Parts: sequence; C-alpha cells; structure tokens
Amino acid sequence: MQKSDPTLGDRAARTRGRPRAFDRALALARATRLFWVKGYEATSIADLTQAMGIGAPSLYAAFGSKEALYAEALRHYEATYEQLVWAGFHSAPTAREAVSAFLLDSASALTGAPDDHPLGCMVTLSAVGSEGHAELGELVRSARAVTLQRLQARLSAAVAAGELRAGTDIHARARFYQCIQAGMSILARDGTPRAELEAVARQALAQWNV
Amino acid sequence: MQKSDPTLGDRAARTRGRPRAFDRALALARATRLFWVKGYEATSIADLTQAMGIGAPSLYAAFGSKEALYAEALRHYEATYEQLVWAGFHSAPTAREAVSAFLLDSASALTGAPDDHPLGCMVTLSAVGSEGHAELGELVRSARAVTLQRLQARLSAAVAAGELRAGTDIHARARFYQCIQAGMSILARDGTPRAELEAVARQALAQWNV
DNA sequence: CTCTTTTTGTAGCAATCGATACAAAAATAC
DNA sequence: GTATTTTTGTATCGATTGCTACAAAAAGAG
Repeated sequence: MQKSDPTLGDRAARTRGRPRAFDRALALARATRLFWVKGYEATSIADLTQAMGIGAPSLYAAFGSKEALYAEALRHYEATYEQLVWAGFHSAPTAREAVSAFLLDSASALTGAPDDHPLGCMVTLSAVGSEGHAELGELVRSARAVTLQRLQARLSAAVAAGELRAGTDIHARARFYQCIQAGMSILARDGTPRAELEAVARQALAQWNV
Repeated sequence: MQKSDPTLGDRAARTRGRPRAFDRALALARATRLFWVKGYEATSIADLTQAMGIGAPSLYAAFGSKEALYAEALRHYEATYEQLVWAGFHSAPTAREAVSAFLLDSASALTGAPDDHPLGCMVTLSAVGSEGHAELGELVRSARAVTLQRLQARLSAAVAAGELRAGTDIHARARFYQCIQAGMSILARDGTPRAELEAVARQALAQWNV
C-alpha cells in the first residue's frame, strides 16, 4: 500500500519490487529543459513523457504530478545552474568585483555558456504565477527575490567596509543591478549575443562611484 | 456566402443582416487585458468569451481565430499604450532628456499608471514564441526590436549633434537602456513600486558621459 | 409582406488536457 | 518454489481545448 516517497529520489531504500527502468535524475534534467524553454502551461504531459523517455504512469509514480515535477525541476535548475551566476560573486574580495562577476557571469550563463543550455533564466522568465498557478508562482517569485537580497547584503557590507560611501542608497543600487540582470534574460532569449550583454554589464559597472 | 472582413472592424459597411450586439473595440480591449496578464497559452477561449461578454461564435465571426485575436490585441496594445512610454522620448529636445523620459515614463507606465492597467509590458513579457507559435512569436520579437532601433537612432543623432562624444558605442549604449527597460517589466510584474523603478532609471542616467 | 444577409445562442465536434485503472513484468522475501 | 512489492506499458478516464454546425433572430432590400 505504501508508495515510495518521491522526495527521497534514487536514495530510497527499495529492497523489493520491480526496479525503475529509467534514470530519475536524467529524466528530471530533461523535464527541466522543457519547462525552461516552453514554460509551465505550454508544456504538456505528452511533451514531458516523450522528452523524458518514459510513460505517463512512470512520470506520476516518480514525481507525483505536473506541478510537483515543475517544483522539483525548479530546484534542480537552481542546484545545477545557480553557481554559474553566483560563484564569482561569492568569492570576490570586494563588492565591486562581486557585482562585476555577477553581471559578467550572467551575460555568459544567460547566453548558453558553457554547456549550450537554453537562453535566459528559467526563474526570471517564468510566468507560472500569472498562468493561474499561485503556489508555483510564489515559488519562482521568492527565487527571484533572492537576487535582490544577495546584492543588498553585499552592498551593505561594502558600505560597512568603506568600499562605498556611507550615503549610498543600497536598496536602489541593488535594484539597479537586479534590473539589469533581469533585462539580460529578455534580451538573451531574443538572441542578443553574449558580447553585447557583457557590454551592457560594463556600462552598468562604469558608474560605481556615482 | 461572403463573410465580413474582420480587418475592417466596425467600419465595415454592413447594410444588411442582424447587427452586432456587442462593442467590438471594448471586447478587443478586454481580450487584450487577458492576454496581457495570463499570456497566450494560459488564456482559453472560455476565458476570453467570458471576459468579452460574448459567445464563441461571435468571437470567431469577429476576430477569426485565437491567434488572429492575439495579433489584433497586440496591435491594440501598441496603439493604446505605446505613447505612455514614447511620447516624452519623441518630444524631448536632447538625447539625454529623451532617454530620461523613456526610462522614467517606463517606470510609470509599467507599474500601472495612469489607468491601473496590468503590471509590466505585454510585448516584453510575452513568451508566445517559445510556447510553440512561431508566427506570433516573430510578431512580438520584432515589436521588442523596435525599442533598440529607436534608442539607437536617437543616440546616433546625438553624436551627430555633438551631444555625445564621437567615440561613444551607440549600439552598446542603446542595448544598455533597452536592457534596463526590459528588466523593469520583470520587476514591475513582481510588484516593485514605481518609485523604486524611477530610482533605477535615475541610476542608469547618472553615467551619461561615461 | 418576402427574400437575403448577418449575428445570435445552443449544442456539440474531434483532439488534447492532466491523471489513472489495470494487469503483466521484474525484482526481493520467505 | 510461492508470496509480496513495485514498475511497466496499454488503454483509457472525465474534463477541457480550439473551433463550428445549425437554426432562430434581427436587420435591410425589393
């Protein structure tokens, strides 16, 4: 009677029963790509089962529902691609270098580097909240809010460290960089090349001390 | 046998036949709002007929198909709301004032001013191209490209007029302002208040001579 | 009035939507 | 071996999708 907990993933101790015939992680990665490119509503279960190479019952047994699969795809996306944008930011010694890495690495990652993934950010471009799925909408909305929080925290530390003058409006400055990175996703999806987004990043960084 | 040409709208000379019982322009405005908020795929014909206050046969007789209705809604959107963002840009005496008006008016319009319309730009936020409708996708993509073209043309004129130094990278600068306005739509849809987007605009304008 | 034209509401089309019932299949437990 | 458990593929479920056939209704043309 008891079903396997999907959240346990492949680590679930399945001692009995027919073994799963597909790679759950690989299937999740393929579902993530599909949601990333087409969005939630435009991606059908038939699209998913075809891309994942499994039947519908296998999908539902492993992931629960379309909404649950999207939520898990979102977590997979963050776990896999977040570092492309934030690794340099976190390891930078100064706030200016951190923001510079954030914007330049965004220009790179959002245009498909280094593994030719879809253009633009799945979180930034997701409109699932407006499509009538409030719960998933809150999920991506809160994920988008993290960008602002991190920028704000780093800029606050920069003021405390004397890197930025005390009067600097931290919140407005964080919004500024968040806005630019969000815009990059729109431009990237339309095919704007990496070099042009990097030029945008440099332009944004040119006025650090204003 | 001959059907009325939907493109003629209300100006079609209908001398015979039962008169249309609804306001075509009002119905189109309501359809536009729905597509604006929910996007193409997530908006169903049932949603549309309910919001427009008409039956499905009336919708198809007046607008042709869901795709044709979306295309016409897009034109209605541009004709109605474009001026909110571009009027000040076009009438400004200098390029700097033009770009300033473009960004500040965008901050205003994208947060619902002055008539409490949906948040964000319908054109910027549309993902209809990724949802599997290539023709409509090209429509919104080319609409997005207009922003870059206008900025670039105005900045080029500014260089010719000596407002900007000759070495300025016009294309990169235009991309920069386009990127910021695109980002504003993402932030606005998440509820970022107008004042914060205006602060972003001022921050972007602070480095005109860099 | 009758004839023609166009719109209307009802009712329903084939196709697809997300999701499942079911039994064969494939593993372990005993 | 038999019993138990879980996944598999097939074949669907009811609901919804975009769209339309049809006839009554409402207008002008003659």
